[in-house]
Amino acid sequence: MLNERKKKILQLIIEDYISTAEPVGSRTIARKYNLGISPATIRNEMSDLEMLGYLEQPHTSAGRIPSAQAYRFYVDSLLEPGALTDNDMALINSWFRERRRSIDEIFQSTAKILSRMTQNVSMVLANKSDTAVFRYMKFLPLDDRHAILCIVTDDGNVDNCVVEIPLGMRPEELDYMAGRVSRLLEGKPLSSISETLLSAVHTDIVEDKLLFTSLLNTINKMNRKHQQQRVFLGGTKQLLSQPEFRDMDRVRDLLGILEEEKVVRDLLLAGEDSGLKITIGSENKFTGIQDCSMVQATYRLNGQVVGTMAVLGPTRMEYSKVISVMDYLHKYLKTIFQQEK
Amino acid sequence: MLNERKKKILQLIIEDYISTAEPVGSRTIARKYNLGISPATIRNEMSDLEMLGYLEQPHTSAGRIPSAQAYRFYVDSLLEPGALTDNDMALINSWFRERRRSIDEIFQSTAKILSRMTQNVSMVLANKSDTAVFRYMKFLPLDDRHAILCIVTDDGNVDNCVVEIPLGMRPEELDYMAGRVSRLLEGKPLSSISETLLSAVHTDIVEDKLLFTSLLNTINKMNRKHQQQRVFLGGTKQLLSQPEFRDMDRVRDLLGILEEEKVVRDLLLAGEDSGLKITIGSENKFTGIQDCSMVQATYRLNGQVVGTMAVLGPTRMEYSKVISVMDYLHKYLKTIFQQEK
DNA sequence: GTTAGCACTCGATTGTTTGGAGTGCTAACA
DNA sequence: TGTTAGCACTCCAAACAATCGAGTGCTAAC
Repeated sequence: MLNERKKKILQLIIEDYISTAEPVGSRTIARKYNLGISPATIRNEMSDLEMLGYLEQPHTSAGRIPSAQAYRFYVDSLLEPGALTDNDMALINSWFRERRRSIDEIFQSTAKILSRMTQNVSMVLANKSDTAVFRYMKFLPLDDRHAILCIVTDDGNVDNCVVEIPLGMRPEELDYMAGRVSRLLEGKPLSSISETLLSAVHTDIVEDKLLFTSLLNTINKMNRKHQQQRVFLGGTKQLLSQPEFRDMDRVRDLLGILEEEKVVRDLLLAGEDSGLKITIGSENKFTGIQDCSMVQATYRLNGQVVGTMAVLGPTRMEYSKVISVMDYLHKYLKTIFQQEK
Repeated sequence: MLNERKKKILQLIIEDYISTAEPVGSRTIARKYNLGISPATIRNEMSDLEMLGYLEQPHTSAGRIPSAQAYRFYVDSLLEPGALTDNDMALINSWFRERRRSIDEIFQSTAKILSRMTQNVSMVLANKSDTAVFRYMKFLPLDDRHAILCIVTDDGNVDNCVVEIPLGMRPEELDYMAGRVSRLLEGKPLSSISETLLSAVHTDIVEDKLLFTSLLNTINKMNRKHQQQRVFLGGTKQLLSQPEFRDMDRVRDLLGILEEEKVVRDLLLAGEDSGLKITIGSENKFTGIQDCSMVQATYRLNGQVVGTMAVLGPTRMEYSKVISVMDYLHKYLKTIFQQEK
């Protein structure tokens, strides 16, 4: 175990490196922070810390930089949960107020704020729950040959689809049919309304092939919409301001990965179970981001996973700031979602 | 006016520079392309072309690069409309087939293909027409205190909103109210249903304040949706492969601009009138992209602007390729949209 | 255990040299 | 008169060398 002084020195080195991105030397530590010990002593301690795997030297005569192990230790043991400054909070509040119409926009804003505050790429996965239950369906007349098929779910959502009315069918017949189908499907979760169940509807009630296909389509559409998981990215250009991404090729690789929505989704889903998850360097199993760190927070509402947000950046990341921003956003989202429900 | 030989030399220089991104010298031209004249002669011609403003020298002992004026002349007079290779066409076809569900996905694919084929940033603006006309509204019951307000437009679109039913109001009353409002608003374009017109509805028919606000909201929502112009970006990371964007700061600036959807929209709208528009360097009035070129094509269906697509890149751009790709995509979209209608 | 002192290392910076690609000019040629 | 070979000249880029300084490790003294 590290003694207190070693811990202190390690912490200072990490924090100095996080803010300057330059290898830290013993003199720097001695000069900047008043520890009451000489550079030589610090050098000895640093040498020990290097032996123990916490520090690395880019080359013989450079300062030292924290290893992945050091960051791990830092976030586990040294990190002090710092509060956001009032300024930051005000900034977040104003950004959120900027536009807040639909759910999607809220998520998009979240991603934007997260990236702006942390100077890193942010990812937000919006997990729509799939608990919608079929309530009833109805036809809204359009013209002689067309009507709008509306399907209403429990949670007050409606989806619709224009259908062609079979020749010779009267509005009352349509209404009657809608009523019968509704009675049959009412209370069933959308996700459970499979083709097999519908086939009963088909043979019994909706004889017209085209009409039936429309019904099926609309249900499927709603289903998809309900369990859709949308990914929102923020501040990919922030990458360019990080010195570790001076190298264009690296940036391009990473942007390529981020451009694949599926990959990002998988990445986020992988860490969805725990509340706050910090992955440092090669702890992450996804190829291409193994020299990055990721801080991910999953938020729930009544036990259900509503979404997850993450910040992806160099291992040299302001973990403390990232965590407090996420924490604040988390609370913010919570109130918003509770209002919505 | 330039004589044939000057034109030929200018063309070769431009095309060589486009493909190599290196200043072109007289020797290169003489060696690569068999013009039957010596480097010295070419030098003389180049000197003339520089006098005339078509060429520039980065420094005394370098080759020459085309000026904006040269590119302008090139696209106006020298450009030969080259057809796409079979390979390219096959590639486009396969990418389009990849996924093609919704309109949005088609636009997104278009942006993606455009950027991949041209190695530049692409922008696609999907212009939804705003000709929807109010048809009728209806309430779908939900529970004792809530109903879904549906508004149906001519083109078969429905939008909805959950409303709270005023205490003590019976379903028949709701239906009656819906009928009266419908009769009042029927046939009016959504865009023309302003607050003033609605206020008549308010005082005359819908007495409940909350109900009225919901009605207003839904109409506004539909309105927005109808005249929504969505912007799709493609291949922003392509920027990084262009040598003129070696400089991180420049990339960041440009990405910053592209991230602002509003700016991109304005940019695209500005060039929407003409069929094919090529803007070179400072011809573009938008700050921040004045050292870039943009090729923009607007596509119409029955006279109506459906959308516009553009490629943004360095002035050293493969104009010929860009144009032929756009042309092909244009035809592709045309068939797709004609099917849809 | 701590620290001052010192030799040593090595990247970054700066200066210098060299090579080559390219030009412009001139004189000769068809 | 237009074309071309020849040549001196320019200037960037790459290669190389010298220097600087931040940092280390080690030793000896406190």
